[in-house]
Amino acid sequence: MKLSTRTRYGIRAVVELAENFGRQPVQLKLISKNQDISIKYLEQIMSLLKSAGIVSSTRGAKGGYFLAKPPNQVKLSDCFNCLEGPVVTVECVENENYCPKTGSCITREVWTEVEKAVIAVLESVTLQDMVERNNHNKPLLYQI
Amino acid sequence: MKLSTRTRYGIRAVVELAENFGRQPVQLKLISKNQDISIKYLEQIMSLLKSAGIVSSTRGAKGGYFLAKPPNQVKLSDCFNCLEGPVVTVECVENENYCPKTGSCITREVWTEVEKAVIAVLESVTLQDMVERNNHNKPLLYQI
DNA sequence: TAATATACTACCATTACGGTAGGAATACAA
DNA sequence: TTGTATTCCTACCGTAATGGTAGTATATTA
Repeated sequence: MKLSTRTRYGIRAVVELAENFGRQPVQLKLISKNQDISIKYLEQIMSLLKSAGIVSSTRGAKGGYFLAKPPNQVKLSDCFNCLEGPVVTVECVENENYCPKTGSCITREVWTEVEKAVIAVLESVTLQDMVERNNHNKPLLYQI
Repeated sequence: MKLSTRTRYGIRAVVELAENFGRQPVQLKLISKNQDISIKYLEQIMSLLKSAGIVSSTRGAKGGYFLAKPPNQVKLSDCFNCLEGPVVTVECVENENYCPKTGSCITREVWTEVEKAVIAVLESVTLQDMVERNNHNKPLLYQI
């Protein structure tokens, strides 16, 4: 159950964009330096986030990346889904027809609860929460 | 964030052992048939569970596997840790020295919360809960 | 001793991960 | 209009993990 580096790197990058929201686009060169991630790998990651409509970019000189929406409108779950894929512990949770026993399967119910728990955390945090937490050491606004 | 088949198969097998707790050992041939899992793969999985002290076995004719402890003393988290490994979203959650920024890292805090949420669910369910739920359609005893 | 099971070891095909590399397209500045 | 900075797109690649299969050794019981 480890997160991929893609997800971790991507979220660190997006948080950096959130910190710079409203200003000039941030160049990958800078994020790469600050977060110690290869530019080429970052390119791929940002490309995913762009396709998902989470970030936008401008090319050319003085170009770069920026959040497509205000940080308080971007949930962590959005980024997670884009980078890690859906929070799916087992196939049958989403796809009821995956297994004939679905209706009466206890293990399926447990995995469903696990999924819900994860999603609840990810949905409760926005990029703005993360930035504020970073700056002011404020507690996060969710409870398990 | 998908569960491995190893974990899913293993837990299904262990639940079947829980259903037969106190009786004769259950042979892999039977579990294999009931759960539709290859015997050879089951062997490997059961070997892991045995090393972890969750199941025991006797060889030879009339041999088989059985739970090493009563079903109400085996938490789902025990099985999960054995099969899937520790619930670790990111390295730095367990290992504080993994990254110099650990102390002030917000993303780390979020992953920590996700981990806690998953562990809370897994720790709240025992094999006996699962068996009872199976038999009597009783609701599980935890809340998120 | 014969039959039945687990135990152990080796092997293998496929996929995902974590990148690297090269060049094309675009936008801005001079 | 020309150069330069930057994203964008595509291809490739080594390594490790996943999800098995197969064969044989060893222990137990009848």
